[in-house]
Amino acid sequence: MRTVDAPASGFPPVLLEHPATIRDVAHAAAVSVGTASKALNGQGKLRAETIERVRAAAAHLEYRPNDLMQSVLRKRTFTVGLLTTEGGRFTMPMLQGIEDVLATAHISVFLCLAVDNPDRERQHLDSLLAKHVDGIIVVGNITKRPPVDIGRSRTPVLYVFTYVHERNALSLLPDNEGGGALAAMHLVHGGRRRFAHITGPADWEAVRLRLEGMRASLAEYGLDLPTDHVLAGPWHPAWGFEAMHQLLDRDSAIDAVFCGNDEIASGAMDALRERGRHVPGDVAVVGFDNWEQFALATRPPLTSVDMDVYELGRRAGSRMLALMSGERESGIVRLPCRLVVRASSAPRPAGIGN
Amino acid sequence: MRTVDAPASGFPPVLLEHPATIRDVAHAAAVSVGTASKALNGQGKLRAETIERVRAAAAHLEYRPNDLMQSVLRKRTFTVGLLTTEGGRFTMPMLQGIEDVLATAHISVFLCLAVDNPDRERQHLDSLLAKHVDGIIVVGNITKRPPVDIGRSRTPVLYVFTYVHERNALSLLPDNEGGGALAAMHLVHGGRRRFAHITGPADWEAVRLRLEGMRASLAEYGLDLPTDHVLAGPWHPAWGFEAMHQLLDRDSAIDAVFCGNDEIASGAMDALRERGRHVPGDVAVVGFDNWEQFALATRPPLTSVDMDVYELGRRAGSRMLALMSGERESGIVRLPCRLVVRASSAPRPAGIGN
DNA sequence: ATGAAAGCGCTAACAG
DNA sequence: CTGTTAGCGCTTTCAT
Repeated sequence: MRTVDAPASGFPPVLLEHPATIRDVAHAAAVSVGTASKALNGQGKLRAETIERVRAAAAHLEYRPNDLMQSVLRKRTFTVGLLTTEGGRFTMPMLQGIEDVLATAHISVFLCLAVDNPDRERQHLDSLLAKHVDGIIVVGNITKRPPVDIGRSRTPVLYVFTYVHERNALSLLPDNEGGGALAAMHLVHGGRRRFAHITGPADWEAVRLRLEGMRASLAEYGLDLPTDHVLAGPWHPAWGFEAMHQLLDRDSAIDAVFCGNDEIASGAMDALRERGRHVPGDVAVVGFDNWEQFALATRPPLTSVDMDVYELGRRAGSRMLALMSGERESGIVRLPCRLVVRASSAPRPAGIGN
Repeated sequence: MRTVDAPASGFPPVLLEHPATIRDVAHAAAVSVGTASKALNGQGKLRAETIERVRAAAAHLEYRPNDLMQSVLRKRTFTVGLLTTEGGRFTMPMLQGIEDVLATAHISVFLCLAVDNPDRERQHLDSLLAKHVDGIIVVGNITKRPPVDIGRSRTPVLYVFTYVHERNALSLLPDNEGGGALAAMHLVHGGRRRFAHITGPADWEAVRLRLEGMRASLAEYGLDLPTDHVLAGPWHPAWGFEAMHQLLDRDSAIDAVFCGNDEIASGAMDALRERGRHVPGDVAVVGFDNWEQFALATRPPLTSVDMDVYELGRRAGSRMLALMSGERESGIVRLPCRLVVRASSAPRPAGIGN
């Protein structure tokens, strides 16, 4: 038993200028290209000895079948385009989830970045179609203008973190409303009664949904979220800081703050400290995004809602595989968030408070 | 003058099941495929009327030349593989820089993520070679094992954020040593004299280089960095916090701290506050990475060394284009860091201090 | 069991 | 000016 690519394989030590083709292999093995093809793909009936010879030749020449040709023949490229208008913190874990699933299925991914650049988006789209990708995943942000349309191409499209108004389009999104509800429920269970919400720009859909979820959840417990306890502003610690001060001016008895993201929560906690309010003794704080670098850097560590972006990416990958194999789903799918509980929202000690 | 794809174009409203091929176009325009090809590519001499007719047919059928075939013919795919073992915060801006340059040159990018997964790395590499990419960019981290080798393929490879020990390999890296020097120089110019350095794991090359740069720079001013003023630990705020306390215990007169990254700096500043040391009045702090969310969240905002990762990405893209067009550079290229000055390192008031 | 030949979509060389 | 032909690398009948 010898290694196929050992010097003893009997082939001349030819190093081709260009990558070996199946013809080179066939020639080296002294068979026809048709036979070589069969030997390499295990098709048809060949003598074991022949197969071995071809395989050896291929190994010796470092032959790699040209995917491009195989794609042309099979009318499938086993590639998908990943078109994103986002370059933020969620993009990377998202990509990892998608890529993970697709790579496992031996699907390659074209990375198409088009942050704030519609022309580039159009260009990428054209390129993807010209490359005959088997599918396109559009990762976006709802507040921005809808992604350019794909025309009447048959290529399946999956929208993630965004959606288009069009029947038979399939979108994958985090369940922001559920996330808001999760936070509220947790705070209520922790014995909190006077709520406030500091969040991001009012025109973000996520902002609206998280608030709605919070409200709905509180309502179920017969609790109210006064309008003047909801403050919208930029996604920034400074805003959380300022807003928290405003809230305490309005109502010093607030005992629970749900923040639209972790940066805001971080700023809010700074303000609480400045005002001598203890977290979580006096006020419980819950953030959103579970951005670990932030959530773990606050003192105490921040309880936060996690959209599980990596998992969202994995689901996106799976759905894409389904679409590629002909399945035709549509609609908006929302994936649940989960709550990561840390010290900032520890239950108020029993018997204290109103 | 009419729009080519208007109903008046005179072509039957046939919607093909499969993407139109050049044959469909030729047929619709009643010419041979050869003629159609010429008309579409502006080759040879054709009657203007013929060209127009073919163009119209192509537009009507939404014809898109199949890049795969063009690639086969031209022996160039106009694609590059982007193989990365990193999924951290630097990856995204890096990708954006690379993609930006390559997309402008109409080169498509295969995204290959292989974080902590050598098997996946191998798989991706095989796939890239099978897809006949025109080049491969390997983005990595020096502390980890070297990327798997590319074999004796002719495909040019560019290493970014990592390098291999092999002549005629080309690597692009940030100038960590220069960055350390930059920080030290700035602190000296701000009137500081007693230095400390809190940094990351000692086995990181970046850690070693930043320290060396700092030392060398201080030496130029006749200043010393005592060994017990250098503390290595994890890249984490908690470490910065702990280390800063240790340092103050050893030497309460320290007036400048250079931190290996911004997270450590953030923790260090917390400790300084706890110890009643004012920043920058008593102690100046400089971080590394210029991670805005962190650097702007500290109070006062943090001065930090910026590796300009996006620009590094752009350079990588350009170098790759050069490699693809046959240029054969090699060696290790270091790109300069720049200092982003904020309040945490404001010069010590004149006349105060030793 | 193997080889010859056709065809995938496209370009380029060569005839007319 | 336009059509025909060959060929890129590979798979797949169809002969032999």
